Amino acid sequence: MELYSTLSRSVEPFVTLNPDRVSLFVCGPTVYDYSHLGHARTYVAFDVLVKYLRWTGKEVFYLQNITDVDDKIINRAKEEGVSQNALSRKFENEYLRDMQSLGINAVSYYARATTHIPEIIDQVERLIARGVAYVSETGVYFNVDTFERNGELSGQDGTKRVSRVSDTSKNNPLDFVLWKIGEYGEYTWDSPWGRGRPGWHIEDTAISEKYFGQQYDIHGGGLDLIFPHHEAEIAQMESLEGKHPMVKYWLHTGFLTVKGEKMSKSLGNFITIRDALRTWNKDVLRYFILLSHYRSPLQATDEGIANAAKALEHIRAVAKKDTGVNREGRKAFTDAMESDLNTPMALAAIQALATSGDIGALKEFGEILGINFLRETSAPLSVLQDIRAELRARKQFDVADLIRERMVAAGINITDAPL
RNA sequence: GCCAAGGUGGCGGAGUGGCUACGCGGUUGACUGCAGAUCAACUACAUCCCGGUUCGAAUCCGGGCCUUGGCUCCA
Repeated sequence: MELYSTLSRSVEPFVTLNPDRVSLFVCGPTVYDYSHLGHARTYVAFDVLVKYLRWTGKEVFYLQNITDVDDKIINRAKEEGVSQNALSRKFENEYLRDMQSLGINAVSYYARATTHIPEIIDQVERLIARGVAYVSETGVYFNVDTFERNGELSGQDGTKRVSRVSDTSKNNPLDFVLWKIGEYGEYTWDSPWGRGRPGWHIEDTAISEKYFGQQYDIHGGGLDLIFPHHEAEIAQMESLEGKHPMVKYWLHTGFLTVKGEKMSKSLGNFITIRDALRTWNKDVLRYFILLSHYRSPLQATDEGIANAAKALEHIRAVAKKDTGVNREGRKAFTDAMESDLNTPMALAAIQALATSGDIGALKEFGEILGINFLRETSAPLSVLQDIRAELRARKQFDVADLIRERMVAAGINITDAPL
């Protein structure tokens, strides 16, 4: 398989540290609000990647963190007059529910920041001992000047960057916080530097180091996390013992946009996953998402999703009688997946597989993509179908049409073949 | 200002040198108890602009224009 890595800015053969095992870390959400389609896009992409890798026989440990200690959580909890714990547990559950309803179930383990405080403190201590972090009145900071590869991932030259954060307690405005000293309500812990709470970037490296060690295969997340978040992760992890690279394959998903703008909570132009699911089902949403490459920007429009829904319906309508294995079609599918997870091309192969009637492939590949390409036929449904076929054969069209009317009214799509 | 991604037919969206996917839409026909679906064929003046390399470029190189994003929290 070949994957594009942001680190090398090129497509590279995917070679794992262990031949049959893949370690993958994806940045999870900060749980202070409902998740939107932008999140869905990212997590569907990694869900498909992992399912595909597993299908090829790899054992994948897919780790995802949950950021449950953060300014936004503190503020939101205060606004709503609830505890930080209650708020973050609520939206964590809502997030997991949304993921489930989108068929995203490949994650091996979800790790919360707040349950890894000892690991975080330990890592900060080691960074201080290495001489790459320092303690000031307001907290512990990472000294970016000690890390020569700073800016490697984002391609930005640190010296030209203008920080918009003015903080006199930092040596260099680009230094980032590892531990914030202060009282932050219930989510405040004792530490060697005083009571406080962890910075954002350290939680990910503490968690990933615990489960994977200092080097692992893939790190994923949205394009918006490259700077500063992923840069900071690299600086922290690689400063521990100098192991490089922390991760060779950095996979970043493109933005979901609305009218040309990035969908985000701060812009207020977001559609929550649950709202989207009121109009469209998960198969349609996944099909829509996978219709464009994971790194490309994806424009969210009703027309676009409706288009995807029609295309999916077409596949289901065509895929009826099983005519056996379509070798070229199957190869086209795997070739596409091998090529940096080219799902648009893979879906083109699915079209061909449907037309040629390779039901087995549709079922198998449908599981990788998390999309049901076959019409559901439950037992009662097929009994009704049989009865209608019989009625039509006897030319009792009034009764047959009545059944059809009722079925359509109940939301069951039904079409007749010519007699 | 710096950095990044991107500009492909009516629309969505693939494609890193020649033969240009796939889908939606549109047209025509076939089939059809009706509705729908399906099948076949066609459609589509498409590759942001200007140079260059090449026998040949959407694809490589140079310049420009435009869009979006990052440089503050963000999937």
